[in-house]
Amino acid sequence: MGRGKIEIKRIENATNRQVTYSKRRNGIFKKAQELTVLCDAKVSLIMFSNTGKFHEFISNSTSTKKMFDQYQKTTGTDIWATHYARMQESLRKLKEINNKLRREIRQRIGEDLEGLSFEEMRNLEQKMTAAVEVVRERKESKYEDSYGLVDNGAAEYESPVTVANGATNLYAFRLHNQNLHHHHHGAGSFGSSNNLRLN
Amino acid sequence: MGRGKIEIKRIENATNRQVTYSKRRNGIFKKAQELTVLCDAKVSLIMFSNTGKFHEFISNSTSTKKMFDQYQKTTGTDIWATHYARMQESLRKLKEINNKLRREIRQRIGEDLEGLSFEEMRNLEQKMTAAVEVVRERKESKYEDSYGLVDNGAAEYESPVTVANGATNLYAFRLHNQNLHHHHHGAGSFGSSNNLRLN
DNA sequence: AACTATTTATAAGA
DNA sequence: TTCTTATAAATAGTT
Repeated sequence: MGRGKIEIKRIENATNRQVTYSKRRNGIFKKAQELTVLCDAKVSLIMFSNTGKFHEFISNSTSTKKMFDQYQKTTGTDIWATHYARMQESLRKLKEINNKLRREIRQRIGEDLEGLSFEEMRNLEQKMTAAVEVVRERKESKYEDSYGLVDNGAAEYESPVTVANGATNLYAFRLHNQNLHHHHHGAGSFGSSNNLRLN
Repeated sequence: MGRGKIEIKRIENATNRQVTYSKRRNGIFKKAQELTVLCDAKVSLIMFSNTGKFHEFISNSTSTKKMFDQYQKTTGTDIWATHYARMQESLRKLKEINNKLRREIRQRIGEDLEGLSFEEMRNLEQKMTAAVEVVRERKESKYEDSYGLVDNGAAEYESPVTVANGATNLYAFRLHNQNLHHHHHGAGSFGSSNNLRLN
């Protein structure tokens, strides 16, 4: 549609190409605007010239972000949404575990005991008694190391592992978000018997 | 450009609107393709009809995701980037707190004591002893409640709060990501003296 | 979905 | 760039 018909192929003359780009860009933007109004449609039109210059058209009834959100929802294309959802899920899990850890600690300092039955309390007491014993003996051992006292009573004690076995519930958390930029994988486990994985 | 000139305003007749949408959509797609080839440009064209039907054109030299990335870089619009960064930061903090909580628990079951000095161990032992005492007395109280025994020895005990005061460090975490979709605000504090906020 | 009279877009030139 | 204008292309109304 001009003084002569042209073939649709790359315009080699750079000036010509630039002029045509400018003219046709205006043309297509006008078309987009008309389509928006005539048909009550939403149009997002983004373009970069071969020299990297940026231009866009967006229907005034929407925004580029909205269009992309809608695009993703419609096409199921996984550009950000899944990353986003995975992070949300990771956050949720971490918070949940965080809460459980806090509750465990609160119980071990004598708070938040209301929900426990007598049996559970007895159990908790036993675990705590065993643990305090471990700490006491480690402390004594440390004392000897620090102050040069030597074996004055052959203090035998259970290994921490023995005591810890079945003594408590700990929460290990492993992130499965392999597509996130950070790849922390939790802090590992504390020994298989205590490793209660939450998923 | 047709049998008659039309005004650029919403076409009220739904059938007509749909037909025009279809025709003009093809027209604009063709224009986009021509622009792509003639001018070596990159074009992303996304549209939704008023009935929600989706159509898109994308230059074959690129992809919708690339275009959006480039769009963001060019315009500086970082609608997602901020969310993304906030979530990363939230995740990082939660993991950090999670690790501290775990370490606190491990120490309270008699593990992970290597890094502690004698003084720290003595402190830990005292805290644990006090706590186990609280639990023991709460347990006794529970026993009386459960099995109907009445006050056989006027068991007096410190309130949990008294014992807990200064007994331990707990970690409270408050998310500041007000723009995230979920608005959990941590689990609150455990009383001001124990509430060690991490930021 | 085709047709076609008209309007619109634009290639080339200034 | 912007304007001009001959011509190609798009499309509104019709079938």
